[in-house]
Amino acid sequence: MRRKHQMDHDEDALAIKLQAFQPLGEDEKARLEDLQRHRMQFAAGSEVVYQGQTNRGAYILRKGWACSYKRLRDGSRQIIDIHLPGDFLGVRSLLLRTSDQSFITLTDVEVSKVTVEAMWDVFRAAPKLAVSLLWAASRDEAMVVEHLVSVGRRGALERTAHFLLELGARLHLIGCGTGDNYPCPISQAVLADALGMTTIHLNRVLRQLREIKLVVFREGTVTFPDVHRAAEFTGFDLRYLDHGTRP
Amino acid sequence: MRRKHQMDHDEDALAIKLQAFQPLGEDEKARLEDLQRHRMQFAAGSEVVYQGQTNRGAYILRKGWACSYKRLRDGSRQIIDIHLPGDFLGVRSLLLRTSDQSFITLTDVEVSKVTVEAMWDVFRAAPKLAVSLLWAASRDEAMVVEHLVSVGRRGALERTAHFLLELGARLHLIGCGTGDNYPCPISQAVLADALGMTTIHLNRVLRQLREIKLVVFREGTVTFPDVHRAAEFTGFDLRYLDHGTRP
DNA sequence: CGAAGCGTTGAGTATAATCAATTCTGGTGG
DNA sequence: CCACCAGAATTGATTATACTCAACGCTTCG
Repeated sequence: MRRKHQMDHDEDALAIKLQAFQPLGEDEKARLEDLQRHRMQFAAGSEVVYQGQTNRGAYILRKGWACSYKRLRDGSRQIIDIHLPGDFLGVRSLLLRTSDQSFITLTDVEVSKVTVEAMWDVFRAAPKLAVSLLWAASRDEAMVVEHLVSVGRRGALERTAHFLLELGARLHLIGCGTGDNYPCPISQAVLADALGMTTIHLNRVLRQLREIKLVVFREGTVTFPDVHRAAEFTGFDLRYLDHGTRP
Repeated sequence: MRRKHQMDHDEDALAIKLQAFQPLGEDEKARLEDLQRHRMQFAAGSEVVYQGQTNRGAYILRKGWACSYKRLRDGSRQIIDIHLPGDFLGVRSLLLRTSDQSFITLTDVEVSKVTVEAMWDVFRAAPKLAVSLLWAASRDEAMVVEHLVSVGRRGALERTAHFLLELGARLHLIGCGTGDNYPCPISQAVLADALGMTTIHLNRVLRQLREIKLVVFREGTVTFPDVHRAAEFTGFDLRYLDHGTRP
């Protein structure tokens, strides 16, 4: 028997993630592999989908980091979510007429392009896999909701630490980083846009978090000197991430 | 030929909403009616689903208003969305193990309880209707995203007016209120929790909006003296609501 | 070397929260 | 009819939080 979090299909983060919901049979794994047949590469800083684009089509992020955001008239932007390997990009634009948000890569990435038709095929021929994909979509939505709660009701310190804890938990699920340390290749400007604050303010918040030894964000690495204290401090619950296999 | 926004199945808001996406045949309408067979009533202020509940099962809101929210440790809460007739409540809890949010009614309401099984039946037997439901779910998600953008990056005045414009547009779609005037049976406390501010601050913001004649929120009614100016002021786009029938 | 991007710091300002009251409103019961 | 109450809306004064503007240090890269 293979150990958990070890690779089944050569580091397929999506397969690992989906199996946190329910195990997949060989047939489903093959189908999942097939769904990701059409590979593409993008350099860091590429626009993958832009707000208002009418092309239908989604991507599965296989390697690297990306983010989704919306721009406002005054030029500012709000980052909706940071996307990690195994995440879908732009599923919603499969059904809405235009994409309601933009996607940009944060590192060099590898993605698979997925068409609407391929998705319907999965729904018809592999309903169990389809349910897993819907589960993943529900989980993503729950993350956006938690993000909204953070921005609306948590103070800057709490909010920042909470966000970094969530990232850590998500990475852990797909087998990257330990619980209390992970590589985080994003600039303070990106993090600030995700958290709804100024870069300058975020910088001060990060310094404070470092001073009180809750979180250290430095040189592309996030470290929690004491994860439990950090979780306690921010009220991090993680039930909304719905980890662990269903009974 | 029936006029748009007129009732087909005795004021079924969901049917009206779904037809903004694609027309439904008699068969699908009957199925939709059947899905809503199990009616229930709740008084204003009832908890319909609570955060952490493990019961699976969703509701379709038929009449009245409700809202979804999450509570934080310090007792404050963030309202995720206001729900209007034709909205689903708690679909996500069909797939996640526990509900990640709570639902409370804002007025007396009528709902229909929907089981997972009934949903799967629709997917199997009426895929076209299922697509419409997925569209509605995508649209709801797009609204949460826009909400996040508002709370993260818009100032209080802009944010408040934008939110009220969105509510107006949503109500208009299901045939309630004109574009520039609608009944809005919620307290300032609720609105403040939705917008991520204090009741006191919201009160001042509402006064300002009234003074500059952008929005009047008073005695349970919202009025826009000049909708276009309000839309211009807030940068209200409404493309994310994806109204209008698909080509 | 200069330019660009990122991170950092300081000083002053704006925005929103907190604390403390007061008014207005629609019920309720005498 | 009125006195009373609870909830909602409103106002003022003060404090905290986050933003703006301005500048500087440190790399990296051409």
